[in-house]
Amino acid sequence: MEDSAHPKRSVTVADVAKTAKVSKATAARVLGGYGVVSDKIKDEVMAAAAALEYRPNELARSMSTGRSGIIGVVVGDIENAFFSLAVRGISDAARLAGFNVIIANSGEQLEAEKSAVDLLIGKRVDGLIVTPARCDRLDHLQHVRRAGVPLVLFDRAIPELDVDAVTGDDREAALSATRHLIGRGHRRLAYISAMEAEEGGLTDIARISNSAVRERVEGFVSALTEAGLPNPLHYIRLGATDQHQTDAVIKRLLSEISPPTALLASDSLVGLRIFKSLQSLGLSIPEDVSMISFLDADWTSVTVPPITIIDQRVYELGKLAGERLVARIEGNQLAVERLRVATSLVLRGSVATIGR
Amino acid sequence: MEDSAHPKRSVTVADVAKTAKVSKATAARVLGGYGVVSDKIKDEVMAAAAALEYRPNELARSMSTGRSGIIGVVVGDIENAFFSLAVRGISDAARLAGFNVIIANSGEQLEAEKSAVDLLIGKRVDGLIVTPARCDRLDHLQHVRRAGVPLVLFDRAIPELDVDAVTGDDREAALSATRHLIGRGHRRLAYISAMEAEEGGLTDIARISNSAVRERVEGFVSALTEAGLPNPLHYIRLGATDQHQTDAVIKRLLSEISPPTALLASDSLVGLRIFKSLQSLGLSIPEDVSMISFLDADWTSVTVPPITIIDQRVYELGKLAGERLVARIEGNQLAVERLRVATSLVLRGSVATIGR
DNA sequence: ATATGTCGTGAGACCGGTCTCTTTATATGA
DNA sequence: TCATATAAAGAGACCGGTCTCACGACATAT
Repeated sequence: MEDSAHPKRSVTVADVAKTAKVSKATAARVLGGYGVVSDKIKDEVMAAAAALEYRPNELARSMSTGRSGIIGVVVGDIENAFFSLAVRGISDAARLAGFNVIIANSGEQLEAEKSAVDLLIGKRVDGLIVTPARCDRLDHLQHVRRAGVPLVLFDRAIPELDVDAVTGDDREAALSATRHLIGRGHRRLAYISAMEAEEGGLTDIARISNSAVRERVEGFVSALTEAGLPNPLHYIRLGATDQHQTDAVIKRLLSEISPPTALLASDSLVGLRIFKSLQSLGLSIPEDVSMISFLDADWTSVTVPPITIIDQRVYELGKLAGERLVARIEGNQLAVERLRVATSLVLRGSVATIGR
Repeated sequence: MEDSAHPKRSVTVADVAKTAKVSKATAARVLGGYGVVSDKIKDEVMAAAAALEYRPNELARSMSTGRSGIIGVVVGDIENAFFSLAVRGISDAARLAGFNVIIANSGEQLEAEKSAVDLLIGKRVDGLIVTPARCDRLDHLQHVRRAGVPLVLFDRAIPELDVDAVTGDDREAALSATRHLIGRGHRRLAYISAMEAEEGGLTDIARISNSAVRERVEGFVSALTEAGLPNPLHYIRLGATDQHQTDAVIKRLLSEISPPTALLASDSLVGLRIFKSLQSLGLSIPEDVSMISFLDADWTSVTVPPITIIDQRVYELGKLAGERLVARIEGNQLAVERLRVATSLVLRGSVATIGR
């Protein structure tokens, strides 16, 4: 009957102390596991705590210690396999070090990211891992630093910000994937991303505000340039934000006078959309078009043909970010670094060799 | 230079009050947005706060208000698409109501679940959404109720626990999927789950500790029974926990004297493993074996053939759970309910019609 | 002119822990 | 035997907010 879940004042150290007939300080020592207490008293306090079903109020604990035991993570979208895998890696690293993880979604929107960061700072997280939506806006992140909260950037770097970053080796990854395509005889290659498009096509690579995408594009362009192929920017397309947009992008691309023979997808979501687009256009891979996607997503290994992908080792990426942040929180004096996790090209069946 | 991120006492209301030359109480009123303050003073305080870059300490706020603005979620594994989609739904509902979400992984282990729950209670979350690993162990969940923290079960129900649950209509889903298979002429059907196997095969359905799986199995068995098929439990296999185990399960299953002609996968991870198993055995779907999987996972729509699936509307499921919990937190007097979200069978190409 | 009410502000208790400092009891050494 | 060191327990400040209550000033009612 007395089960009704109303206000319900919770059991505090003071309550335990009273039942155990000791001072609040002593009970706190036992329950908090610090200081010195005789075994006899310790037992009595523990018994009282068990009887009352005492649970420490971590909030109060954090208040006085100044440490919350929480790591804040701001990601683009947990629904995206890239992030959910990364979060798993981060959580594992965090848990191992005794931290918990609180996750916030930015939806890749700067404003949402800002408020998420503010909120987490307000919750007094011990450290923050952020996937910055844009690498050219850093005031809110600078504020994190000024607040004295350790910060690690994830997946994207901001050189102007003097802070650790854990990313894949995106430039190298795109470079080697593109070289692979060129090596197979492809001469007209397209790069497709879900980034929001600026009107009038891509004119300046340096203006891409997401460093991961920028570096991938740089790698892509480098490979084309070193192979002496003309107009490297011509087939770079942004705006593949959903299936409909992607269908449009692909259709436009393939109806050019000399259409690309191979597509490089900036992430697995874009890759999946491209795959579906091609499928719905009745085109077969790799006979009609070759493709390579970033991320070893579930779907890439069960299609016909299975998709050649760039394995980003996302779990390791997340774990590394988590470990790095923990080290910072624990005050290890480390030089600010950009940690790059090597990627690898996994050859499967989605790239054709073009005859000579 | 003064950027070094050391202890760094943060700016408090008292600091702002001093700069604005008002009392702490007044500054708090302005910054906390409560009580009455004249516009003049309000402006002065805001100016001081801006100058000092004041950020409220949510911890302290939670301490005195008793509300943390956080919803705790304990899931089996965020890496699993089912959960990451659900978490997205929960977060969206939570954010809409001004709550944040803190996620903990249980890895479907009871002990990990217990400590996650304890920890979140300790952090004084305003409410809890839990995917119970086992439906026959409820002491820790009962403790949640006794602590006065609103609780909503997700994906699985525990009738003995007087608490809301949001689940799919698993029985009905399995029933209709199985009926579909039977209608297509299948007579020997297997059900495959990743649940840990008890030795000696499945003897008693009621002993399945995960209610979602149990209800699915019940639906499966009901369909077989109503069709007058013998030995409904014969082809139910547990233990498809990883690719290797699944390969073994499938191989054993298909080397029976009269092997099943159709497989029902308990979730999309199992489904994917089954698909890969069949692929590696050189069997084709649906000619050699038919299959249906739970969850509209990415991979199911791009295989050849695409997989017939049971759409669980996971996002809605999560959203509903989030909304329900918020309603409870806000004190709405609601009858304890089990909310079932209807599923639907999405026919694609993985089920063959068996000749008569 | 006095009583009553409202508004804006200040003082300080409180939330539930941690932690420093002080006091008391017991052991050790000269 | 008395001084001193040491262990164990208690008292109370503190963290940074919220919030109740008291107080003074001014407006309105009587």
